[in-house]
Amino acid sequence: MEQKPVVACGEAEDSLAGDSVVREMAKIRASTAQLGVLLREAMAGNSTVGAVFEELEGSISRAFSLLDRKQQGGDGPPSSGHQSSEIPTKKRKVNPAGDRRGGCRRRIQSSSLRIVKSKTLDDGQTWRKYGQKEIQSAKHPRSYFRCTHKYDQGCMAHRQAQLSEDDPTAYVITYIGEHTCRDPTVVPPTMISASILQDTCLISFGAGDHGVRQEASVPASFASQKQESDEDVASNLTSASSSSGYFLLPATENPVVTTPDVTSGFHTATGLDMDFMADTYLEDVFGFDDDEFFR
DNA sequence: GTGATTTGACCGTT
DNA sequence: AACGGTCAAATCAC
Repeated sequence: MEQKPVVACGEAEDSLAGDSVVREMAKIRASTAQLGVLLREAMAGNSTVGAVFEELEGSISRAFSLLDRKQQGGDGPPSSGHQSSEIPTKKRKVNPAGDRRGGCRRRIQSSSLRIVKSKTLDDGQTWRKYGQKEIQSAKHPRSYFRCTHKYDQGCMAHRQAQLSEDDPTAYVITYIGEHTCRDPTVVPPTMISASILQDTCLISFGAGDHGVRQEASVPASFASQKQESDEDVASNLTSASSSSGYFLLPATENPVVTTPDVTSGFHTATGLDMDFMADTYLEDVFGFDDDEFFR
């Protein structure tokens, strides 16, 4: 991607106060996550510790979401502007005046972002493909997906899938936004989080600039969870990574997850070739340099 | 018949 | 003007 993504659908103007709150919360989130990792290591086998921290991290994530919405100056979902008027019918005629197709890309950066490298596009969640595009700087076209429940449940989760440049047998999948849809087959995230701590897969939190390297347990069943759960777990992983990191997930479907944590502003060092994206998004979303931020 | 996918066009941003 | 993201008519699959 050569172009820098833009920030928000309309206004990037954010109050200084709000910015400060975001930064402080990022610190809180980072410290909490680090503490969580350490505690989990120290108290391996104690699922209560993990469950409590999942709750804590979940609350922090929700607080970020609320703050994010507030900073966008809206009460509703980030993209409610040009999507809410849409009628969930298939055939729509070209709207001569109000149509803003393709116009607003900012919603994407205003929500959470995860990059996953996977051998398959099947992640257990139901996606609907709505476009495919040849990307200038990429060998392979990029496919665009939205959650099937976008209209019936207002789920704003999106993803982009593209064959990896260095490994054409694998997809680089970018998950954008959180699933807000409810799928009855999905195990409640808290149930997962409590149980996953018992399991054995390795997450490696890259050192980044902080010289911190940590490991934590992640469930072997992680990749088989429905996407909604995946989102949740991953966001927790995101929290846990705090400083930066990449995740070595079970070698089933999602071998590598990279998480440019746009909400906390942590740069993600990664095994993928997507570092630049993390930097880009950080700059665009928060307008500050993460190196300076963590000095 | 219904829902998903394909694909060219459109639109906002850079 | 180039680019990436989205729309929506046409088409496909079940």
